[in-house]
Amino acid sequence: MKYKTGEETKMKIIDSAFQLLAEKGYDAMSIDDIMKGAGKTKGSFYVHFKNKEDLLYEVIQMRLDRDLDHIVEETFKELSNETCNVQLILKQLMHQVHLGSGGVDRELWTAAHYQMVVLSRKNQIVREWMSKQYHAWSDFITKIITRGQDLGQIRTDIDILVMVNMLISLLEGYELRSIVDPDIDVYEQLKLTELFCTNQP
Amino acid sequence: MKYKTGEETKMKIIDSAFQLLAEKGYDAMSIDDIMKGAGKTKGSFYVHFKNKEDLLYEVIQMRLDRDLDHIVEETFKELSNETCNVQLILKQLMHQVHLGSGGVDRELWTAAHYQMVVLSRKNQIVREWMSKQYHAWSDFITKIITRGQDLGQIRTDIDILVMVNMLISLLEGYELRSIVDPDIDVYEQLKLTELFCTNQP
Amino acid sequence: MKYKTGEETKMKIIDSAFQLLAEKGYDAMSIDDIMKGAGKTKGSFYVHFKNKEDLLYEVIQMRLDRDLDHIVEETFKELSNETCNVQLILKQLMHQVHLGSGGVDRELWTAAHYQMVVLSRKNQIVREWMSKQYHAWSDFITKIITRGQDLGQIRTDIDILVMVNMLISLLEGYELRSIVDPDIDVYEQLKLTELFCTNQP
Amino acid sequence: MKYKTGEETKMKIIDSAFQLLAEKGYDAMSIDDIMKGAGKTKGSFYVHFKNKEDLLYEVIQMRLDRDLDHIVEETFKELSNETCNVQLILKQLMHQVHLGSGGVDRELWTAAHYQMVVLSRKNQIVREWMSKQYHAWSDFITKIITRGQDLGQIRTDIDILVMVNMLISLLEGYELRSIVDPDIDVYEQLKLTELFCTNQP
DNA sequence: CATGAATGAGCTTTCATTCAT
DNA sequence: TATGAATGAAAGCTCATTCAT
Repeated sequence: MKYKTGEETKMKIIDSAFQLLAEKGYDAMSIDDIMKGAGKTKGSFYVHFKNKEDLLYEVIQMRLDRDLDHIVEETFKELSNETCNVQLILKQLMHQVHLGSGGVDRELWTAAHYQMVVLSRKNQIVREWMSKQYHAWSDFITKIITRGQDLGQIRTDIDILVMVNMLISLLEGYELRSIVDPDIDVYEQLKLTELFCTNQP
Repeated sequence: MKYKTGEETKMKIIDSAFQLLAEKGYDAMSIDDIMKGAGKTKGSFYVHFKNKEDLLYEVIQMRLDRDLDHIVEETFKELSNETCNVQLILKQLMHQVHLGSGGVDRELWTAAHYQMVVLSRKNQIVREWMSKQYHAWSDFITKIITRGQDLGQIRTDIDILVMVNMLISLLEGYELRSIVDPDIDVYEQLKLTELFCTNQP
Repeated sequence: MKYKTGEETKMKIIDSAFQLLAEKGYDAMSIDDIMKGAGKTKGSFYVHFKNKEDLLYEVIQMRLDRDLDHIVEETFKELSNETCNVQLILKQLMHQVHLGSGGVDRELWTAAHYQMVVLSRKNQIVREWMSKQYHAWSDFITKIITRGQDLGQIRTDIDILVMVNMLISLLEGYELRSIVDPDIDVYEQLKLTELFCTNQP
Repeated sequence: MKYKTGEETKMKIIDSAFQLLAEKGYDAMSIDDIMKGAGKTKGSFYVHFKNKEDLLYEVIQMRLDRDLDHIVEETFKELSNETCNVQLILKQLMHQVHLGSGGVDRELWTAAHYQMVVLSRKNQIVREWMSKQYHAWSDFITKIITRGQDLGQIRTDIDILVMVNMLISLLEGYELRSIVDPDIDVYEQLKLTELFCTNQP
């Protein structure tokens, strides 16, 4: 069909752009490429987006924002339980993040994420978005850790901010590594986290 | 004299390219830009390099290769000492890496490193170089850990490969984070490492 | 009602196009711009006009044609009077032209007029239209001057065609000048005309 | 030859642009067109000019600036003569202007001039340049008129500024007219000027 | 009548690369 | 070695025009 609804085409463009962003990076992906991926011609790109930068922000919004809201809500339900196992919750959470959200291919997501890191050097909006993401994650994990400490399940001899930063950086470090070195077993690695954070008998 | 004439220009080009690579990325840096930074004109670029890709590989070789040879040698000397403190050696090593090698500005180096990560998705040579780097590091740190375990200073209840991967990933995760969030205190974070790896009384 | 529905939109488009034509010129005004000014969307432009050129001709017809017919008729009535003051009629006429016809903002009209001059270089239809305009004006003013000479009010020692051309060119020259240099006092300038054309005692 | 001196190519580009500017106007002339006229390919345009606007300003400088300096100097020499004929000087001057300066084809120059008038609506730099041009002309002609009045050759009953404006506007009006209506005899028209300005016996 | 998605040609500009000097 | 003019391909973007709805 020649004339679809605008929203459908827009989504196809965003999907195609996300793919190419992960594969080649923002500068290297051309609008021609993107539109070829979306099955439309170049000219029609500008029906849906003001310009290439505009598209980037929409891709971030639609495909890269780890939509915390849902995870947060679910996790807090579990945490409110008097007999919850904070260790287990944390472990599941890390795995869930590692696996990717919303059915998006994890490897693609990771690659796109690191494209954002390098883009953040040139682009303030991207930088601010990333910073916001980090803080949201920090806040969220801080709450979990605190709950675990209250229940006597997480060690209290380490500064909580340092511990949270470590968890996030470790996860990111593993994912980064896995771009170059796909053999690394992130699941195995994540077991360590448990060991370090919990109260040892 | 540091550079021979002729070779001097080549070095200036590599320096300028390294700077721009870190700031803007491979695709976004133009040969015009690079040569402006080197104080020469565009045309003379091709006297020194076959093409832009060729330059990339020279930059990698000259400015990004953490030249392990020297560090390795020095460290092994220390390790051979019967009363060496493996914890301390490891700590110094991590800090040294974090501070940057050869007087290069650390932030620049880190940024360039992550540009390599994203480039490795498109470019097999870069990918292979990075893989080689990781393995050299792994091997090196494995040896240190093993020595520490022999001396009873490092815990032995964790798989050694897992521990090494953790150390590397953690360091990378911190550096990655510091691109977006320069406030993070990597020195403080690295203290944790010590805590986790050593034999607790 | 001023416009019938449907015809109303067409008029709005013509108004918007006239405005933009004066401000930016034919090439620089886009159909998108025009329709934004008319409060409708791009697609509906082609309901009312065959293409952009077609619109131009309608703008010329509706907004740029100094509709002489009415002026001519009125003026001839005055001229037929045995005791008419030809000087005064001429003066009023020049002022009327300068002020603009049909309540259109004079400055806009002038700007649009000079857009037509440059367009006439490329477009034969515009060129012919302008030529026709000039000749209609020439004929009209010739008749007035002749009547003035008959009444002994206008000097007869100058070739009548030369005098008419002078009057028209002077008026145009002033208006042209006022585009760049809005400070010029066209009213004051026009007084000269009177001085030159009348029989001095 | 493939590799000329830069200045030669630059001049060819300016010449080609001037031609096209007069024929089609700034917006309608493409860099492809210009370079075809200059006998070079599009890409090389940017070796010589920063962008299209930059070229416009160079064209103005090189081809449109009526280089007054020389004319002014020559005229002042004549005016200093005690027995000079100011009428004649003025007449010669007007003809010289009308014929064009520096061997440039007059019709082209005139067309380009009116392109500048319409451009001045959008572009402040052009507007300022035109304004400066007008004032330089005004000053110059004022001086001539004053000298003529001192010698009793030019009438003194008209405000001098008004008279100067009239002379300039009249000349411009004639040239403008001649774009649309090439039959007009500007030389004949200019005789009028003499009649109006001189002291009648 | 009006909408807005789609198109393709064409625009300005950038850039890696070549080459005569 | 170094220069900078020249090239051609490709980039982002605009726009007149068409057409299904």
